[in-house]
Amino acid sequence: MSVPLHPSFFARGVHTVAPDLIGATLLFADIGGIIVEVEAYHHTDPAAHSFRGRTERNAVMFGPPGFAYVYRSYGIHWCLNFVCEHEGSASAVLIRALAPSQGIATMRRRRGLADERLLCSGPGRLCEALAITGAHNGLALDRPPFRLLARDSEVEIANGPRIGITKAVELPWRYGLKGSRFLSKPFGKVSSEIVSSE
DNA sequence: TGCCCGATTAACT
DNA sequence: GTTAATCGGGCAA
Repeated sequence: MSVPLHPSFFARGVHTVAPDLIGATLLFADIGGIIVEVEAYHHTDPAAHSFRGRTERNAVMFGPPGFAYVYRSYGIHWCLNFVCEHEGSASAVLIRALAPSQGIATMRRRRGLADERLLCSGPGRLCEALAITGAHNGLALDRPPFRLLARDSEVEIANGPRIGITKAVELPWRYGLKGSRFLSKPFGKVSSEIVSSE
């Protein structure tokens, strides 16, 4: 148990990495939980920040895999991504929800919330709970304060359309732990399903 | 320089 | 279901 994700985990296609992250554990300074929802973004995808080329904000996406890309959303929230594939591919996986497991009391305090279900159920919410900000943009995922542990059991994965985008809305590139109550939104009946093992 | 709008959330009606 | 909050990025001029 508790096998760290090797950096090469991220040196693969974003649509392989995204479902493989479901069930893995994400900790930031020893606080976090099990990843239950992610979305894949590739630079050939009009909804991706990297679609129109490299800028100051998205520069980390154009770098090597295994690093954190953190950006500000709606001028208010922070969102965490894991950079995938190889140099220049500019693809990343957005981390959208966790099932809290470590440091729940601290996360409740940061979020000002009692309901465990809402602590990390959304990209902005989980960054607030884990205290991840733009200051952490570009940090390596295999070194503290990040800690990523591989899942140790078989999981059922659902997928469907991504949330909150206006371009390429039909692409089913949101992946999640089937039936989890910590999803930011449930998966519709139309979504497909994959069984993935360790 | 100005303007539009977003990979969101919480508080409303 | 609807909408305000809030501000930097990206593009047009």
